[in-house]
Amino acid sequence: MGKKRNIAKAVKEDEKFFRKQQIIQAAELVLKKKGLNKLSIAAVAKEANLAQGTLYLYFKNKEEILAQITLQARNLLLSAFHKAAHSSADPLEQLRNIYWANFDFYIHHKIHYDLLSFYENSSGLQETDELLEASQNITALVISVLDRAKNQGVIKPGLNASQFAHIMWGTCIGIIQLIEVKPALLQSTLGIETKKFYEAFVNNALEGIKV
Amino acid sequence: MGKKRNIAKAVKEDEKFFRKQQIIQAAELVLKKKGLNKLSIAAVAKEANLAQGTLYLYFKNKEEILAQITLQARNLLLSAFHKAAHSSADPLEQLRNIYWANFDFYIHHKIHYDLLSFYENSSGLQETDELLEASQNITALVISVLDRAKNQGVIKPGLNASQFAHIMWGTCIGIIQLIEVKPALLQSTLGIETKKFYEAFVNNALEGIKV
Amino acid sequence: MGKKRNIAKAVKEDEKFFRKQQIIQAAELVLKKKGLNKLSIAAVAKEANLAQGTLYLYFKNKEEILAQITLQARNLLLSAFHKAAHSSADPLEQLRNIYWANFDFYIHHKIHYDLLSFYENSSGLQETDELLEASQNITALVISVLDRAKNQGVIKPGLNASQFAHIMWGTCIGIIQLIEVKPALLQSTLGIETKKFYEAFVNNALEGIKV
Amino acid sequence: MGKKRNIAKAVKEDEKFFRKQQIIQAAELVLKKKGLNKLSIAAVAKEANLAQGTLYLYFKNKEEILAQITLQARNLLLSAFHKAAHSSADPLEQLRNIYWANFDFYIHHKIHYDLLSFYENSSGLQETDELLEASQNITALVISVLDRAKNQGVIKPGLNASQFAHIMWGTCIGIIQLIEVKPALLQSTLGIETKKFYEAFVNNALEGIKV
DNA sequence: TATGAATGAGCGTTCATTCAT
DNA sequence: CATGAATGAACGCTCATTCAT
Repeated sequence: MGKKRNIAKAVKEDEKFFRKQQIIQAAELVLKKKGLNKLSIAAVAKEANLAQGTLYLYFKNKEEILAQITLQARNLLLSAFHKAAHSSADPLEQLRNIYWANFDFYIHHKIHYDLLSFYENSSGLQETDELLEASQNITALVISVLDRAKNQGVIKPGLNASQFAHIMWGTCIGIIQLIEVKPALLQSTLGIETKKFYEAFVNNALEGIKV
Repeated sequence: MGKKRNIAKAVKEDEKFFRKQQIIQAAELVLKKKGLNKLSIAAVAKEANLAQGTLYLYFKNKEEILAQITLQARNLLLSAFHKAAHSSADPLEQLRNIYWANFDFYIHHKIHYDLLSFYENSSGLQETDELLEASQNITALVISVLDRAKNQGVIKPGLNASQFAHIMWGTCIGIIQLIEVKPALLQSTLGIETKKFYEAFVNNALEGIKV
Repeated sequence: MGKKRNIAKAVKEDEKFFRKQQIIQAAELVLKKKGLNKLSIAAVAKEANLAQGTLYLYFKNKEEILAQITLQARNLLLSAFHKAAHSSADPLEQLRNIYWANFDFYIHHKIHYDLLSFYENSSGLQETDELLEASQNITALVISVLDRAKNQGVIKPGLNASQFAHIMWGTCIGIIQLIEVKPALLQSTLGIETKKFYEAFVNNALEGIKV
Repeated sequence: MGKKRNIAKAVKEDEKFFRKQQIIQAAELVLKKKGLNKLSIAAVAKEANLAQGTLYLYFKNKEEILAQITLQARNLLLSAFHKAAHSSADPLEQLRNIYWANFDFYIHHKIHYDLLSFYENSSGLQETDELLEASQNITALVISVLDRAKNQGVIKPGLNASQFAHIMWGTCIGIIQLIEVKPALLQSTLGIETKKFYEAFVNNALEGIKV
């Protein structure tokens, strides 16, 4: 294989990557404007100034586009969690910060959070290797914080870190769904701000694992 | 109005109710076979051996069918919670039993749990008065158990019962979604049974509120 | 044929007539509430507290119900025209009064006027003998007034009364349609009240036939 | 942007326009075969040998198809009126010619006249800017002829031109409806040709405004 | 006579995907 | 590589009419 060819190939790869990003950004815009339910290939194509058929050169189908955005969402969340995990010396605070990073992510990236949520409550979606890896990275990060906490003796020594990391994830998704879908309920029956509600959730969770 | 007429009327009411149940059962069957996303009026009608138009004699629209099933699901869950709340003298045990009643309900009424979940994570669905009442009954039951626990001093005195009832609900939904949608993940990364995972979730939650 | 039988038959006829009127009144109510386009057999049956099938015992189909109401509308209009034709000694005034009776009928019996109009602009509707007769009665009345006017020498002697009666009818329907469907247009481009517009129409028509 | 692209774009535009016309022609054919009431998207698509969905690439919805045909009808009528208004030096003759252009248009473009009529007797139809403009052009043309006639002193000086233009329009529509829907009536009760009937209508109208 | 449940064809509209160019 | 026109099945829903009781 000649060098030229390699270079040409690399350029092509870049172009392909660039195009994919273009499409994804268009899809995100549509997501913002219309929401997940109303997202159509036609709308994405229009937003991207591309023909509908063109999208199928870069993505196998609609689901793959959503999967790609979800992948980026997971990676963004990982970054946020990473930052949260390094914002304090106290592992318990790190955990608390991760919980709040989750909340902030929901507040500031509603579209992406929608997709994270979507991938957690819809059966039949294909989780690609990439997607799985991103998930595992998040889990691994949380586990590492939990392990540190255990080592420092600030949380229960018997706690199964891996297991609890998943519990964290599942409960966070559930609580944010509640906040998102039934905001009026919380306001009217609890007379409480969303944030206070989430705070109670976090406090309760941490209470449950503290020594 | 003569007795006869009353009886006739009552019979008609019964028949109408029976028919509605028939349709609902057909819908549940479709739900089982195809899942919520693929549930169409055409499919339900076919399953019920009825013309599509006939369904509209008994339900205003598709959403009303789902609402009806969801209503029954919520009432069934209430029964289960009620039973759980009376199965022990210890309020803490009652709470634990409620958590497990939730799990059992998911295991034995997957379709119904799907709908409960659906109504918690989809915006834009109309919660009728009946549906709201069913929801409130469940919440009220949980709150009463929490209050009893507080009075007996077995959980933290400062805990906001109403708030925690909602946290319970949101986290339960989230955890069950995780179990439902990602069973392989839990098996492979945790090497653990679903039930053990749920148990950890429950223990953690209760740990968080115990005195 | 025995007397009894005749009486029984007559009673039945009466009952049948009464029922028909019941249904027609219900239909008129529905017409008022929902308009001609949204009038459905189901709605009429409900309004009449009858089963849908029952309506078909008294009317062959939906069109026959509308035809019946139209018949009554035409007869009502005939009454109004009759009154108008007798409200003055001057045949020209009588004519003018007929024009205005038409307008008043539109104002106060919008539903009925709708149907009159409907029967004038929809092809394929069956005009029964009764309907035709009612039409002819109206025309005959107008013709008689025109003839009187001709005899008194207040309108052009060469005018074909029968012909002009139909011209009156057609133009009245057309003008009222314009008023009904494009009220904003008249207001905005003419800056004029509906009534003034109709007045101009009448004046112009009468100018055209006066000696 | 290069010339080529412009040309390509123009070609595309042309093709799109051509396709739209194709669909419109199919719709007109259906109109001819089945009438306005029975015109369905399915029928138009079939007539055009296209899938139903394809129509929606060219028109937002069914109403837009009808609006488009109506627009063309109005513009055709405008042309006819224009020609009529220039076919004589005498403004009164011009007016008469316009009346007859209206009749000829009905005779030779029954389908289009149907739609013109439809838009005048159906509430709830959206009059787009284009449609309104076409309407206004017609009205303006008529007004200009009326003004000329007034200036030349051949019609009553007090006549409100704008108002009478609308009266002309409303009465023409009404008379043509009568001719269209009740041809037998006119034949049998008047024993007269349609054309003679219309002539009487025109004469009467003109008599009403002449000095 | 009266019922009213049931029909079934019909409606306008949407949309992911394909394919000839 | 890119197009975008075309598809066609699917969707939720309406309604005049029928018919067994």
